[in-house]
Amino acid sequence: MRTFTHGTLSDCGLVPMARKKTKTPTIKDVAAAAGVSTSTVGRVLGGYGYASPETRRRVMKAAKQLGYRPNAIARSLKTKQSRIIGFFLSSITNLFHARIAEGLQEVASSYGYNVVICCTGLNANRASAFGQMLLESQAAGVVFSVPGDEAVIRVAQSLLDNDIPVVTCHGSIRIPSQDRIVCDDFQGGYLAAKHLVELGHQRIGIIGVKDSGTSARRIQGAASFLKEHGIVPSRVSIVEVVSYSTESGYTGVKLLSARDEKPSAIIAANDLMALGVLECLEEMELRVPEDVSVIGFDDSFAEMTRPRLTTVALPMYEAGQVAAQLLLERIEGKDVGEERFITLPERLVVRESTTVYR
Amino acid sequence: MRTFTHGTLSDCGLVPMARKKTKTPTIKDVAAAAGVSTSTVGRVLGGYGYASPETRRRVMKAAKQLGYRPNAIARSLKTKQSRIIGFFLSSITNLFHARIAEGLQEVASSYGYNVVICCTGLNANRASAFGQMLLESQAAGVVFSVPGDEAVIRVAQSLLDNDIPVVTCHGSIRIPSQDRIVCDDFQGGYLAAKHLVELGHQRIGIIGVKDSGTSARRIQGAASFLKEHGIVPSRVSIVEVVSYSTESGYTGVKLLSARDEKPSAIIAANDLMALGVLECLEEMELRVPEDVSVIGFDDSFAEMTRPRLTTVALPMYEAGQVAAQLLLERIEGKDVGEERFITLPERLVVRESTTVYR
DNA sequence: GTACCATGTGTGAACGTTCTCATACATTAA
DNA sequence: TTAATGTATGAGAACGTTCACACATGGTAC
Repeated sequence: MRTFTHGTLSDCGLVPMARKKTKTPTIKDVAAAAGVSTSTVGRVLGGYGYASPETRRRVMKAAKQLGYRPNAIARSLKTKQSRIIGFFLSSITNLFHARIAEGLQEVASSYGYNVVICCTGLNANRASAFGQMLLESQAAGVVFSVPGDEAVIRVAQSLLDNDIPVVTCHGSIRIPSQDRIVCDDFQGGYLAAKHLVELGHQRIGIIGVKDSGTSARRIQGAASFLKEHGIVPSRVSIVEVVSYSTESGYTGVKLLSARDEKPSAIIAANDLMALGVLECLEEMELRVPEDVSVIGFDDSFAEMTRPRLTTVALPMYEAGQVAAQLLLERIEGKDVGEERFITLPERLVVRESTTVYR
Repeated sequence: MRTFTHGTLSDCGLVPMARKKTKTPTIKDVAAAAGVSTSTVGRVLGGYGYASPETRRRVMKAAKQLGYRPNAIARSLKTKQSRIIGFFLSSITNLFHARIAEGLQEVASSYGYNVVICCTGLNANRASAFGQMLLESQAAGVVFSVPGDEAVIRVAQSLLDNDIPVVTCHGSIRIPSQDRIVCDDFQGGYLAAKHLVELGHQRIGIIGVKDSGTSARRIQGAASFLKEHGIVPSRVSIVEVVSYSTESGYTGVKLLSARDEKPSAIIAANDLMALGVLECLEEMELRVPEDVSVIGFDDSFAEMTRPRLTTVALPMYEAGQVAAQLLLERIEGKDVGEERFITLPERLVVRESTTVYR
């Protein structure tokens, strides 16, 4: 009687029925269906060791028929390595990091690896929590694209202690003896200066950022070109401001115009600052590019300004790809020798904010 | 003799030594160190079941001393669920998606889950490859923030078939009977119109995008406010363009100025179009905001335009957080009933491109 | 005294894979 | 003939966890 009642309830749909139609098939099910052992299935599907063509065919067929999907977790448990790559960044809404992430992800997933984003923000605790997580989930490798504060270095070290390879990509972080990818700031500065000189500019203003290695290298690159090409040093004004911000760009122009030589062209340390430069020049009733040419760095939103900014574009997408490549070589245990240091070329993008000197 | 020789070689460092200082400790090691069984350790560390204070103390101490870290992979194998959340998006360099990703990640990681980015681009194959991967790695749940093409729907369905909960967040995608999060486009349009009317504008131009649900709802919202507040319908011009682009914004203004009533304020369907509007107005020698007020949508780069754009900001970060919340409730098996449909409020951000009508 | 509960602990079977080792047969070389 | 080699397959142990179950012990209720 009771049994009957239950049956009725269930039939009425009042009692939830088991939803899973059929348990996910495992390698065992495939083996049974193909009439072979699990190790044979493993050999066929894993593509290693011997298997007769006939067996191979039977296994393939059985796997297909059952809709077999290998369980990555079980594999990871055995191989002691998941196919997860961690990506440390401060914020993914930062276009730079997003571009790196995209390049990284593209290459990683073409190799069957997943990218886990670890947005640390400004919180040091968060970095170590992510480190913990990556350690626990047996991450295959990690890419760092963050400022190199102490907490992060500690995280990287603990990953390395657990034989998880680590690569840094852009950002001020420096992890001893690990692969590192950067953009060629010096060359970028060089390109900017070259562009302006080729347009006939001789009085050049450069707005750098204090205590920034990147900014310093860009200035060096620009200065180097100017020196090589006989631009009178006294006509080159270099000022330094405190941050990579629109306000700093604005301030930079003010500082430059206090100098004796008024520049006919200005190199700002990044696009955000270039925006401030445009604003200040407009206030001073100087037209861009007719009166003053302006050039930025980054190519972050240079398409959005009016006039559109000529800028030096950073190969962030490529940087992400290369980071993935280097990391994967380490992960797959290729003998690639010592730490590698890759410098990627920057690229000048000419838009509307620069023109020939008249 | 032979033994001796080997010993010598090894001692000389000619034979590579085992690099890992000490094998990562497992629950067994902790059990041995604490003098209890593995299940007791499990109970203490897992925080379930009985354990005497004394035992608890001993286990904790042993775990700490050994630097024990649970193996997430092994746990996942047993529980049949990893702590991975997949996030489908077309491109992470899109600020919207990046904001969603950040919100999602923040909540997910506070619950101990990892977010894997799945950038599908425009490639349908890629979507199914990601689906495959998530299935294989026993993902806990998935968030979709992509156009809802057929391939993606198929992926979502296969995830659902495997009892992996799915949530959609923004984007045109619609998965039957699954939780969905959207922004309140209608209210956004309403807010934009309200702002302009409160500034005294009576002749209002609206540039919408053909075949866009979002645009249609924004227009409805604006129209609704205008109607409610007695704005003469004939003074409201609505034009439709083909895409959300700068060029379309430009075209939109041309279309509007062909109408009888020249608007004193323009609502563009997004910031990119608003940029085109600014450009066209400048060409027509109309000043913004003195002659014409302009308002955009998205708050994507509204800070970068000159004048800075007044815009309706979309709560993408919050959307990501809510997506995580809903998804986690499903993952953790909370009884939250049927599909849920969350509409998040938009917010007006007043900057420089709107002013009182004179 | 028996029955029952609450508390505390250990045993050992899974989870689904990989991969070493053992086994078997066929072929070839000496 | 024997031995070695190549091909083909299977048995089963491990990976590190969780958790059902069994087994204690001591207390309380009848």
